[in-house]
Amino acid sequence: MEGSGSNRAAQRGGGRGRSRRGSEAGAISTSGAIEVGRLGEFIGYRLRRAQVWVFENFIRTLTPLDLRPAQFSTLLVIDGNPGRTQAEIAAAIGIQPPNFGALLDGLEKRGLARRSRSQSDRRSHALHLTPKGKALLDEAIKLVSAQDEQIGARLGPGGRETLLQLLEKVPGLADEMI
Amino acid sequence: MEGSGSNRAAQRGGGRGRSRRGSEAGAISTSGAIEVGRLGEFIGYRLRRAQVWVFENFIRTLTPLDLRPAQFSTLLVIDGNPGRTQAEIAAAIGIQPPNFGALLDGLEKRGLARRSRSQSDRRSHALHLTPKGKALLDEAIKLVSAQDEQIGARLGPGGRETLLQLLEKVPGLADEMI
DNA sequence: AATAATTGTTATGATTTATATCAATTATAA
DNA sequence: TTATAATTGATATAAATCATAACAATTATT
Repeated sequence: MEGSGSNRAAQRGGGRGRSRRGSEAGAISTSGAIEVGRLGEFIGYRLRRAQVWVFENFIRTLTPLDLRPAQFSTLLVIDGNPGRTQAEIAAAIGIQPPNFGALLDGLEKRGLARRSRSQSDRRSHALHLTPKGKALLDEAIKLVSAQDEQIGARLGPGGRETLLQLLEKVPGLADEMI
Repeated sequence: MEGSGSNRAAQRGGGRGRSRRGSEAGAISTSGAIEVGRLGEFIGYRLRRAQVWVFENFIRTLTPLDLRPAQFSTLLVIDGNPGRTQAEIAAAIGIQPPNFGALLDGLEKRGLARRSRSQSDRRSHALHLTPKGKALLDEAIKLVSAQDEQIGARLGPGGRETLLQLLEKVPGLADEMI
């Protein structure tokens, strides 16, 4: 998530009072809490607020391992699909090939993943995790799982399953994670 | 939502078959669908996928009116809080003051909103919508509401309410709607 | 053999988000 | 009052994310 939302923005205004609605010419909303109004009634708004919060949480969770979300996804998908090519892995997680190349450079320099030229098609690079990469991924999965459970606990009994079921009904291509 | 996800990524690979799991040295996932594996079990992953899709939909919905999501939010929040200052509105929707200035420049040039120096504090700019801005906002609300209802319809009976209730349990500062 | 398509790279652009600095103004302290 | 600090909004600029175009190497197709 980067690039969305924030945790700063320490409400500059402040103060009590009640604000008025409407947009009649010259109307004034005196000091008090800002009314986001109908915004809060849209699924998109609530969805975004929740997602931004979770993603920021996710970033903080992975920071100790020096992993960005896209790097985590890459390690996880390579681990589950060893030997697949760059283009395949990149498409699965929704990253453009040019950007994916740079991402892989970083993982390779850290000794977490490696590219090997396929002998059947010498244009493509087969991807694998190194033992070090697998170990780091396992560590990351522990942290992310713990965070995920904490969020699930907030949702009450059955809340997590209900949420996942509802989210599945909202379309979302399988290839647009990060 | 800008800046996340995509609708491109036309699966380059393709083909049938079944892939293997695991990361044993030298293991190979032969042609077939990529396994995102555990990724799909995380709330954050599903939440992000759904949110990215909804946000892209949102952007397309507002394109005919030449409005970006942040512009829509700004118009809506100004309308609900006429006369509030830039800093207050910016904080409410989670935009940095420097970036919010440029956004307002655009709205002012199009005659949708206006800044007026407050006489009580001549540093600050009170914000209002113009009649034209209010009219455009009403038009935008119609489009966005229709889109929101379509999404709600996918969730089945009571699904929309259940989803909103669950999302409220996930923290998300009130001031981070792009 | 000639042409077209694919893979991964390089270079580069657009967008979004964030930080640092500043002038104008207001608030606070001595 | 005067001196100092804080606030508002603007400007310039950086950083991160996401995307497109063009290219060499390789493979597929005609």
